[in-house]
Amino acid sequence: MNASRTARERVRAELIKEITDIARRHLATAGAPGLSLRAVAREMGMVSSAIYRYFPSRDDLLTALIIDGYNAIGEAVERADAARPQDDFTGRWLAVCRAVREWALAHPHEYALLYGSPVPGYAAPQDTVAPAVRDTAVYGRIVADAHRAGRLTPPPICPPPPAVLAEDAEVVRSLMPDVPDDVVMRALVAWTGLYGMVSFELFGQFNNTITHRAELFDHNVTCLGRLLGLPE
Amino acid sequence: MNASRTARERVRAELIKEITDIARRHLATAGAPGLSLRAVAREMGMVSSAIYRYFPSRDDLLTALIIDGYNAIGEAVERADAARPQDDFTGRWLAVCRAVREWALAHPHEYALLYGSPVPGYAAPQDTVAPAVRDTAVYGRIVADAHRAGRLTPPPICPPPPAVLAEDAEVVRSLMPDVPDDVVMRALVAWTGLYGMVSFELFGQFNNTITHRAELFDHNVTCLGRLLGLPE
DNA sequence: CGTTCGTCAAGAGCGGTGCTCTCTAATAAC
DNA sequence: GTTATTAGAGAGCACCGCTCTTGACGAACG
Repeated sequence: MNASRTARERVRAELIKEITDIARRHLATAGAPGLSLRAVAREMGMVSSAIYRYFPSRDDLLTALIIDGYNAIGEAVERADAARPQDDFTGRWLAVCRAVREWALAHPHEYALLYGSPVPGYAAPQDTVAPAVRDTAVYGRIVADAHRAGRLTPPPICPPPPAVLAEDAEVVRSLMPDVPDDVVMRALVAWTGLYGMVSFELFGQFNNTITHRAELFDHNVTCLGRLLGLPE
Repeated sequence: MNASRTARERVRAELIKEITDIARRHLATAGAPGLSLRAVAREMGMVSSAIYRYFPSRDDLLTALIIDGYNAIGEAVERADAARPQDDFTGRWLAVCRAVREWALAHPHEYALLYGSPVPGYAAPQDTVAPAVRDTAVYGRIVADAHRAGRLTPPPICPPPPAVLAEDAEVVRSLMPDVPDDVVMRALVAWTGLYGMVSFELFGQFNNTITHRAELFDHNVTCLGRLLGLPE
């Protein structure tokens, strides 16, 4: 039977979940560099070497946390988007931007793990790329929906993108079908600007300078939305 | 005499410089987490404990590297700005943006130390704040110069900033005198957008997506310059 | 000139890390 | 019931930041 076989696999799956939960808690307090397999093992009442039955290396544990993190922020963004009427494109954009910022403020070390400096020896395996674009796909849908509805009126202030960028635009267009190259490029400006702002706030570049950070954030992503051509 | 006294201090200063040089080289290859006092000492032919005569802790060595890094990127930006005619505001903006990107690509780990995830236990001491704004001050001068020359025509697409942001604008205005609040806010959008783009490229968010990164960068910072109101 | 005092390198050592290896005990498969 | 697989335990390796003590050197002072 596979019922007995799954008996052992079930406890194994439970242990893996317990390990990642403890690791995530340690990550939240000590940050990624302070995450220690030995400390996790200690808290589980295990000896350190036993952990390696479940995660062959510290990097594998980090990978699990990274995938969970991308899914968590992706889900937060999806929820924020779904809570708005589909044709309120400006409201959806503002809502998903706020969702990113609020998730990042609530999970600063996890955000740093996803969008901060990469761990030098660490190479993200292929399993991380699918969850990594969950949030980005939401922006793409907003832009594509607005464009399809004819509500996207990008102000004529940007030069036309150079021809060589057409290939890159083609790749990005898989997330926002039928959107012209110029708008794809503007979407990239808005996308990088959004995360640039969150990272600056979280990584300390606003210290001693910006005090009303929520208001600045709202205002700036609104500007970026206008640059993108969102109405209102 | 203080000539003999400085004799000892001179060898001390030389050793400090040699330590930071080796440390910077290690940083460039292994990254900040891989920087080890013992490895630096080993390369100097010292025993590890001797290093602590010059840097009381690893964090102090990191602080020295951070200050050097801010000065290096600040100097690169200043040089790029000075190489352009003072009234070529758009050219100056593009030049300093490129200088930031090129410095970051040439010194990825140092850039990560300055603008990436903060080291969890580490609190930047006050000596780092003055060098940290060297590059930002250059952007401020460009915006202020363009505004004073009457060459700044921000497109009317952004809403007026909320009143509460006036205090923050006042602080930022020390870097760009006489510039109105609305333009200060646009400058913040451009500033965060610039570093957001560099960070995304360096930290791997463009992997499997963007191939023509220099062209995308130029195009995007040009868009940000237009949003700011730069001419052409 | 000789002594004293501050500075420096060296060594040993503490507690911590990731990771590997071997050994034993429990458990599933046949 | 025997065999094969798996989980945990323990010891150990090489590394880390950091501390403390010891001995040597050199500069300043009486």
